[in-house]
Amino acid sequence: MGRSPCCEKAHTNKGAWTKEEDQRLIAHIKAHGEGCWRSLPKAAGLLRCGKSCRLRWINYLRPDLKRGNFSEEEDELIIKLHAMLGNKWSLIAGQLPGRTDNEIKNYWNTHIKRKLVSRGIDPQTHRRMNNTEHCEVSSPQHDTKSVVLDETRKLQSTDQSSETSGVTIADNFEHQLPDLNLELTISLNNSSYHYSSSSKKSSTALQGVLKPSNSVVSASAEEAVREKSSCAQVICLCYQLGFQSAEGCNCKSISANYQQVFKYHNPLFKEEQQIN
DNA sequence: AAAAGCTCCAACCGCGACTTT
DNA sequence: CAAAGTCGCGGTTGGAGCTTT
Repeated sequence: MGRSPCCEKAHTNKGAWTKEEDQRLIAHIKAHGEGCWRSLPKAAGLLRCGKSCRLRWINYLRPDLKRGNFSEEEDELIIKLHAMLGNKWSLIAGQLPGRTDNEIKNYWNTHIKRKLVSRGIDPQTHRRMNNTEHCEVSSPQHDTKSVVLDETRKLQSTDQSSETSGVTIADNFEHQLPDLNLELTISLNNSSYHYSSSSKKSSTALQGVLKPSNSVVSASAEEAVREKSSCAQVICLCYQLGFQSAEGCNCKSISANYQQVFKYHNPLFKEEQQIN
């Protein structure tokens, strides 16, 4: 199908952002919010492409960003999440409030890789490097996929009966990483979905795990549930975690009646929160 | 002092996924 | 249903700043 360029490249600035550009971008987003990135540069009077503006805002200008060094706890959490998810930086970032995927990716490549190597652990496989036969944590990509596949199948089979109470994907993860809370509970009966994994772009992000690009999973859990719940219920499995804004979740636009059913619980936050 | 090498991170690029027409 | 438009992700790069020789 061919794609047009995201912007008029001939008349856009590239490279480092100036203070003035930053100010313009901040002022515009404060006034109008994070609307359409494509039209934003023109509206804000910036000679940048929308993509560049988005990146600058998300990775550098957003007010909720946590600057500074990573703590030991953050290090360990990143390592655990990477063992489970592989290079799914946006998902990992969802578990670390105030950190961006780009920042974590850079930190992984510059610090954590080295740290793991010094511990004798292969950063890609999370296995001990000098004993490849002994598998402590098997291949992240493979495991994530197979766990999710299992859960999808479980969901598809168990939700045949409408009184199915729930499926907790986190259960399987807990066998590998018992101290990491990635609880993901789907409860059909009371229309209550409860996710603990967190990501700003949660809908897409979740699908990224549930439906990897080369995966054998033919239908995501979301689709499976949706199919089985055709009884006039609008069910959205997208989840909203880590951020209060609604942009990542279509469920809010579906029906106010269902807004109350989406709850999230971020392991880095103390209490369970309700999406409104 | 300066050249060479290294580290780190902001920014870019290409592509897939999703949405709109 | 297909094409076009948009967004977001992950890999990669460029260059500023730091260290070593």
